[in-house]
Amino acid sequence: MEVLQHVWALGTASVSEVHERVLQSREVAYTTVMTVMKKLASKGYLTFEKEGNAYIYRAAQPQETVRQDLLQGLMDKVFAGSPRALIQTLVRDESLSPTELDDIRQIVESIRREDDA
Amino acid sequence: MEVLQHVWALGTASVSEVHERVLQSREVAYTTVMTVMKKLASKGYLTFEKEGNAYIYRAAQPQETVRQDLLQGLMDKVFAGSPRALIQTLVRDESLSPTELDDIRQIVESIRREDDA
DNA sequence: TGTTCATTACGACGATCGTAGTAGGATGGT
DNA sequence: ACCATCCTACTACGATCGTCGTAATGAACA
Repeated sequence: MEVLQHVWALGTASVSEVHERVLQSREVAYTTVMTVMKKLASKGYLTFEKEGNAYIYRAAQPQETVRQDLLQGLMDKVFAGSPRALIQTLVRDESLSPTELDDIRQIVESIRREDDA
Repeated sequence: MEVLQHVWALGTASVSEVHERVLQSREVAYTTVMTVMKKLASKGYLTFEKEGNAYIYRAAQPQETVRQDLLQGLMDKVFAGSPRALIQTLVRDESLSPTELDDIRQIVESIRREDDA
């Protein structure tokens, strides 16, 4: 996921570009990033093509799709498939700031409006 | 998680009770369940004590705590720690039924009311 | 007493994860 | 022509996961 996030942010990415970005937050070897990217590609999360002697990677799936899949997976396994249960846990979490709570309200409000329309 | 869910539901559980429940949805060997429960115990998710020749297991952590931890983990890794982004993906998911959307609205509404109070 | 049934103890195996090293090819400057 | 640098290819290693088998122990019943 860490690597995927960077690729999404970059649009098109070489190993070194991703490596550089990862280094901002933690120490990791260049070859580690390379291995991860290769594995992601073999699983269909990234595609790549040769440019010069290096490879250029691109996300194979839109961020939103992957996010939905992973969220769905967690919801199924941990919240018995119930979005309601998930939300309840989310909003009950004390680490949420008032601002974040407000954000959530606004998003839900906006659906209501869309539905009304 | 599958095993944990059953233990939470049962309150107190033997391996065979959990095994029985798992069998409702899929085929799995008795020893597999046993191994999983032992591993869960060694990680602090379950506790156990001997009763007769068998063991009785109990959840070591409340369901809500574990759910919060896992949700937090997904939020951090997949949604850049943003509850807002998570909710947006959740509500944008077309597989949500109108009923589920309504549920979500109601939960959020209820926080609003608590806040007002 | 002996057999059967439930349960545990222990080990195992292939897959995947996160991490990385080493070797070797290509590139570019001097 | 040569060396440093960048990049890939390949391999590896310990940990964990999900799965299970076999052997041993214990209880209970005929």
